[in-house]
Amino acid sequence: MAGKLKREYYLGDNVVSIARSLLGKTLMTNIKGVITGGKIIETEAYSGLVDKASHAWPNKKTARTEVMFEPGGIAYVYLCYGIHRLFNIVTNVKGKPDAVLVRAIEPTVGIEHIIKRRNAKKLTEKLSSGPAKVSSCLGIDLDHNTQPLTGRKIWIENGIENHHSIVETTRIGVDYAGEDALLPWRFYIKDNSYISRK
DNA sequence: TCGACGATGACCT
DNA sequence: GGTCATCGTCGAA
Repeated sequence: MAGKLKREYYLGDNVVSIARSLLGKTLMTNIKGVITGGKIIETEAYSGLVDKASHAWPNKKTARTEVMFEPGGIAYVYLCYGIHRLFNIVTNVKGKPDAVLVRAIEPTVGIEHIIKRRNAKKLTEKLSSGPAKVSSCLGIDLDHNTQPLTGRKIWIENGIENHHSIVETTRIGVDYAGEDALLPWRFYIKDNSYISRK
């Protein structure tokens, strides 16, 4: 049932399998008392040690990537194209900069607030089918960067164990990574309509 | 300091 | 299909 994922879950050393196992779980936020959440539909894994697509490659610590070197179980949120906030889950132990990008959710909790945040009239697939849209739906902002996922502002709950087929494919928007762009490190729930792209 | 650029999305044709 | 908004980050100077 709906238990909050514990710190140990995020400390695992295989970011690819964590990205896969996050599908179907529920990402939740509490923004000044407004609780919203959605089922995780699509994720991508990024591994700072071996993966050119990662901001932390090759094991590169800067002011921005520092958060990924912390022990898993905290949020990495960064500004993309000067406009969009992209939410990642830091994984692995201290000093191993891995993270999982959440690319799409299916809204399940506080849907009326999600619709309002997106300036929409009703719930459609388009509202949360992309990484920047996920942050917008759930009210995730840059001040969530470094926030623990074991706290009260943002967290992840075990989904009800429903069976779903998983599609594994290449990541989006990482052409700059050369052959690492070909790694099958993007995962999504098959036949779910909230997928960001086919 | 300064300049190039990005793990995107909204809107247009 | 194409354009472009908009600003923090990072490496060069």
